[in-house]
Amino acid sequence: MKLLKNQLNERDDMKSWYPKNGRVILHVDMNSFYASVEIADNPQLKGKPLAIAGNPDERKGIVVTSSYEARSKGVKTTMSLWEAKKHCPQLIVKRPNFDRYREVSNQIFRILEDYTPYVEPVSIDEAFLDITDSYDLGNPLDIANAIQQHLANDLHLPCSIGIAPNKFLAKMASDMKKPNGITILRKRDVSSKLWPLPIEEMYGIGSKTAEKLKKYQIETIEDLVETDTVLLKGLLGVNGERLKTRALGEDPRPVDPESASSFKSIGSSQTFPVDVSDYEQLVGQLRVLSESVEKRLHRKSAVGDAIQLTIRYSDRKTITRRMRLNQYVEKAADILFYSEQLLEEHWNADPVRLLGITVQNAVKKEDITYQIDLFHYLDEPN
DNA sequence: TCTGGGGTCCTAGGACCC
DNA sequence: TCTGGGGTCCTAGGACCC
Repeated sequence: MKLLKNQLNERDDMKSWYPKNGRVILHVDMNSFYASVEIADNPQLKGKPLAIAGNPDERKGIVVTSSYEARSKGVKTTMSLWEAKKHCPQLIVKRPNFDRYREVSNQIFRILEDYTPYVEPVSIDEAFLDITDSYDLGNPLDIANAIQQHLANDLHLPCSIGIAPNKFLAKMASDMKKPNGITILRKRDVSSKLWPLPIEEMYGIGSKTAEKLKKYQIETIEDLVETDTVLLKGLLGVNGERLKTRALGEDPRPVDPESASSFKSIGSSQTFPVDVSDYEQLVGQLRVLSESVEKRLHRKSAVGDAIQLTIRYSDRKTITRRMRLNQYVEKAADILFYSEQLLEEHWNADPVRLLGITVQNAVKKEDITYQIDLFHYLDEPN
């Protein structure tokens, strides 16, 4: 009852900011997405502690995501599997099924597009929506509720939604109530709802930046707001300035539905079960990786004209070496050829823990033919 | 019993040109 | 003799996010 009353109050309040010149942005964030998909597909898992781990080997595997039942026992993302099982011995572990997650993800985005054409997928389980012009569907809270119901009814998946005048605030808002929350974060609520949060909870601040800031007694987002911009710029570069602007509640970035189709690199990497020092074995792995990259390039009908090789040694020291090509590549044989050159040239013969290949400067094939056409066009005599 | 795999963006330094 | 400063492009590494 109290919840309902709060919602009604927020709803009345909405009128005061909804129609003004500003935008209305939603951030939709699926709750423990991979685990939720597994549970939706296999309801017997419901209510049980479930973890998704890329490698079922307890020593090497880490938790990619886990159900809320597992989290309540202390299981956390990136925790190694053996540690997770120490916290939660009944933990059920499943390997991820990315093809399935991608399929469900596409269904989610299609549902979201019922509410506005301005849907920007951020990751497999997250999207920004600009619903400024969707007022005929109701007020923003109605729309958020409808989306949440829609995803729950059709796909049996929970999500949290943030409602705010820009992307940054919407993102912070969706994080405030999990699972199944809807949070409104208005500009005028920033000082009471956002500023008290510890600095490391701010989007864009990771452990390294938090550490740097704490040396200057900057512990909360409010502390950040009160810090001199010049000092922040000296400490963090342009990012310092941008973080402060966002902490003040400003973020001009538009919701860009096209951003999903633009990409810059496609890569594949894998950690060995045991460190490898044998050159032939490393090349064998490059072959596997090349084929994986070819497949994914093909899926996006893309090509690229630079190859990057990543080598992680057994002490976790990681080097990257790239090679710019004077032609576009897409075939596994070509990718293998160039990455083997890089390996031969740069591997220091120490045991290797991980190899990775990334094709960079990726472009869609159709965009290239355009360039060639243009080239011929310029060649054409008048 | 340590710490995956997929990305993006930014920065520092070197090479090169004028 | 021994030298400026700006601009661009490229590479490698680091930080961050999910």
